[in-house]
Amino acid sequence: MRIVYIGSGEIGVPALNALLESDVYKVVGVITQPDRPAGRQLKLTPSPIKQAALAKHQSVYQPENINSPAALEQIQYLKPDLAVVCAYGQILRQKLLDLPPLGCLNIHASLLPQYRGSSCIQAAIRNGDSKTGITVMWMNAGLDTGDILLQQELRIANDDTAGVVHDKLSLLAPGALMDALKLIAKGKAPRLPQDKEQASYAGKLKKEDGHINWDQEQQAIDRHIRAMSPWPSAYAWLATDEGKKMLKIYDTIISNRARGEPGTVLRIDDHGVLVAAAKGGLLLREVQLESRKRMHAAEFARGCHLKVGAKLE
RNA sequence: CGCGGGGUGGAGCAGCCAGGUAGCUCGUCAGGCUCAUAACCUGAAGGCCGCAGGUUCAAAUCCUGCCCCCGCAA
Repeated sequence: MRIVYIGSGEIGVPALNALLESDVYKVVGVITQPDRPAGRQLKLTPSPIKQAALAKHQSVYQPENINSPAALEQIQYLKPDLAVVCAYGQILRQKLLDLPPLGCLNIHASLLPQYRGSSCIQAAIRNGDSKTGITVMWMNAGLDTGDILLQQELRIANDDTAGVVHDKLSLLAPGALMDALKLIAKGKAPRLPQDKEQASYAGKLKKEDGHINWDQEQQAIDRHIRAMSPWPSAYAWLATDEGKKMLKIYDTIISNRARGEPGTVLRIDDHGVLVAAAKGGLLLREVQLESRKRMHAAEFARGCHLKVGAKLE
């Protein structure tokens, strides 16, 4: 079976590697987003998928617009039987979807129809779900609306961050994909329509989405912090002599006994910095002030002479 | 040339603008207090102030170059 892999995000790397190492399936092409300026000097940076492909001497195509006639022609030339899409970053139009005879599969990091869209992992954690998973679906022109081929579940632990779940799902994906491909080869692949009533959407996250609203219960803030880690990362504003600075918060422990004005520092000791929430509070463990290193909250408090009563907002 | 912050005893920071005995909060070690302690008191050790040049009688501090770290932005 000739397969063209279309993706950019790191989450698809293990799945791509599995395809590249397979004897049964032949990867005839890898399509990924063009190198983008990133990093401190805005250097052009290849996507994780491009790096993985090149490491295995697989050639890569990076069309600016995958639906352009030129790109379509390029893909047609590869004569794929099937396309596998995962975290690519562009919408595939019908013309392209119709190109491979067997169709286009999408690997999505949620149990559809819950959390269509790009921040599906974060949404599951923010909502306190006890499980999420990988969905392999038949693509259609909508955004993650295609018929479901198969799903594999993953338990979410109480202290899992989005980063941790991302990595686990990424490792779950190759197995799910291989199972799906086997079913297709046997002609036994199901097409289960998604229940529209149950559908929800988790849009692209922005930096501001990381801002912490202290006016929530401690559990909600904790989930928010874990959902935003490692990106865009949860943060609060802290007043300093040089103005307001961004304080990123990476790790906390829930405190049920804490009581005080939401956002107020209640206690500082070796364990960390205790901050009040609308109900209960959170013991900050690992934080990072802008321009500073990530460090233990107690060390941070020492260095900037943080006082009890200080406000985070 | 995308914008900006930073590298000071083991940790986190101040000092730099207006050059001239190395400071703060902790940690470590020793002693004291105590039934006892992670608490309190006293004392001690520990730093070529990122690296290399330059200016100067004198550089953590001013100038130049380099290395490393971080935030924004993507």
